Amino acid sequence: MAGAVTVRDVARLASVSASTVSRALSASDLVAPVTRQRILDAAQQLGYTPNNSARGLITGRTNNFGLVVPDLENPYFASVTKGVQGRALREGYAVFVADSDEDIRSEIELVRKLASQVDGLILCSPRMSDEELADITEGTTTVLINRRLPDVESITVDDTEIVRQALGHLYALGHRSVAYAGGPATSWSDGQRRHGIHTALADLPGLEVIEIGSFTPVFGGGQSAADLAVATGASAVLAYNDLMALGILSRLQARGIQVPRDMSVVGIDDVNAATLVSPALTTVRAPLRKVGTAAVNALIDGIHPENPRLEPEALPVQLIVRSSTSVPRSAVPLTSREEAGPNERSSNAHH
Amino acid sequence: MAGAVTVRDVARLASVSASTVSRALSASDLVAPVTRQRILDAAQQLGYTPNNSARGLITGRTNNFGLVVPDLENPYFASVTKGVQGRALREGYAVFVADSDEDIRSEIELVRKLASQVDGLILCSPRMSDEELADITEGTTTVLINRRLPDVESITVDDTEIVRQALGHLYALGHRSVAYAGGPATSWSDGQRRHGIHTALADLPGLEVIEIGSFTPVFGGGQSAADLAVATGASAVLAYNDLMALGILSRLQARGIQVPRDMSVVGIDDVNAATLVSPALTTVRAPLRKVGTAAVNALIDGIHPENPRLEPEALPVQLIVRSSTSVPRSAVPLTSREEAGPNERSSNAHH
DNA sequence: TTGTAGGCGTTATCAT
DNA sequence: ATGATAACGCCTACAA
Repeated sequence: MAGAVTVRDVARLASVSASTVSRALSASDLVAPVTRQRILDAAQQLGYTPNNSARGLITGRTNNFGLVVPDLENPYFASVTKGVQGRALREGYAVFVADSDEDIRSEIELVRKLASQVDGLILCSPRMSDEELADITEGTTTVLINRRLPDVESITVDDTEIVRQALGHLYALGHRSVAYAGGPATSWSDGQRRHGIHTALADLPGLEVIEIGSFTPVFGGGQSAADLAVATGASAVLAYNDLMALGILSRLQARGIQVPRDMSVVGIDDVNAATLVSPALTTVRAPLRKVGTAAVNALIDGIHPENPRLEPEALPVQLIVRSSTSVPRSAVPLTSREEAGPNERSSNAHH
Repeated sequence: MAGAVTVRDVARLASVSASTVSRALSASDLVAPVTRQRILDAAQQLGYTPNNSARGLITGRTNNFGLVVPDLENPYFASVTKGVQGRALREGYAVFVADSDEDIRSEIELVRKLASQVDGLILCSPRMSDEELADITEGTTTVLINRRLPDVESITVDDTEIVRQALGHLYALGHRSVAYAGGPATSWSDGQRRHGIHTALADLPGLEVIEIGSFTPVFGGGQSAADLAVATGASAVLAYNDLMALGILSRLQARGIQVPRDMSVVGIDDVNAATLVSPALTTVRAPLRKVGTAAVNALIDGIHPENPRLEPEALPVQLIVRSSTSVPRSAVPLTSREEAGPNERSSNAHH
């Protein structure tokens, strides 16, 4: 224990009472400047560190936050964690990080374990049911990421917009049949995106989106999805996230199906790895770290409700076009004006 | 606060005293089985959760560990964190995770902040100096990862063996001039690897290794290193880690230098992304998660020193050959016997 | 086997 | 502006 030294030791050295020491270290303006300085010097000299347990016992606050994520090795969650981490620290909070391994039971267990020793909890992409979630957040200041629930603060990205931009891009290129490789059935975001697909379809006449199932949101899940996507005859695939998209790219390559010539692929998130592959992955960028910092902000607002609670607002996203998407071979017929142009590719299409 | 319910509430409901409740929940064999069950039922019914602050105040233990890493977005540290996380949880410890952003000052600050509220600290690849490290670990149970310091527990991978295997592989392929793109100057592992290079050279006659500098251990650092590596005229590059190796691959590709035909590339760690690129990255695999679990084990042994402290031992590594390495174009001359063989490639060498 | 009493280090209340 | 005192919830002697 570094802190065998207590307020009483500091008090003795500074020739004041323990209460004055306590005040000097927190409500600094309630103590005379000279006294205060004397106390600070004494504390410094003795290497005094407040005992968090004792402080927490009486104040009821811990100055700690908890964060639960499905998988730290998923770069999406790593970035969110980094965002949470940085912001919380700057505000004087330390952060417990817990990894549920995409497992609902351990997710619940982790929340229970952490809830009792934090001032606030951030649940990132929780997989548990609404009932379990409502039950478990009862009595704990909580912020959800990628999930909405009545009466609970939440930070989300604009899933509808994600889908709209991704499908709009493919549509503009001429794709009319797109496979959607979904994420975990228990993912709220996935539900939002499937919903967004139907919204988007209204603006994209002639477009067909084929949902090919729910997959583990990692590389291996994408590999599984690839063959199904091919089987649908679609000219493009939209994946639930970049990791799956990378898995799809890999599997297509293994099968000798060229991207983007034979099949276009679009991911979601824009994790770092998206630019490592070739062709580089077209994706819809989500503000990963910002999601984390926003969650901490919301948590702090929830603990010190100075301002009226804001309506939850989805963070903006942005399409990043790279080389994994192109005009499909089975492109929609060009208009006669375009066919008349000098473009060689167009002429080649006649052969 | 979920825990407005205290031992006294449970005691009242179970018609016993507070101390008996306390005993029933910890030293379970000091209380009559029937009483114990009654207490457990009461606790369950009231939803009792022990107050960690109160418990910590009297026991002096927190049941929390702290982990400090340089960068959570680096998949290497993400994996280590996952390992620490999982093992600690299984042992009943929650884990504070802190990200220093590769910055020494914030690293020191984080350690100070966490030290007072944990039973043990794991410092992963700390960048601070030996003096700072010795100073800061004073009085706190600490385990180092990828760093050795007298009198402090540590978990390391076998850096000498990493280098030996990597260089041995390239040597066997026929490379005689290899560039080494180093990591941060403050990285202990990097020092070990540079040292390992000289050890390895003794067994590899005719091999030349050119150290081209220290780089940020991420993708961008690799991109910078690539041009220098090319300028040396070496036929292969060994990078400090996979992220840098991926950056090198990317930059070489951008310059039209083909891998592995014109240049072989070897990474270290075997992070997931190593298989995403093409050509896939040859690398030396380190047992990432295991490093984390081993650190937790060491920490627990340090707290409950039942067994004599073991000598620190480096964890084993393994070369993973993929397609980013091959025989160099400037291969060493074949022996006459080999030249006489029917191998077409050999004959081509005559042109 | 169980109850009683005291104190862990800090902050809040009340008094001065 | 400062000091005395009590209390936070729990654990651990010690007593019964």
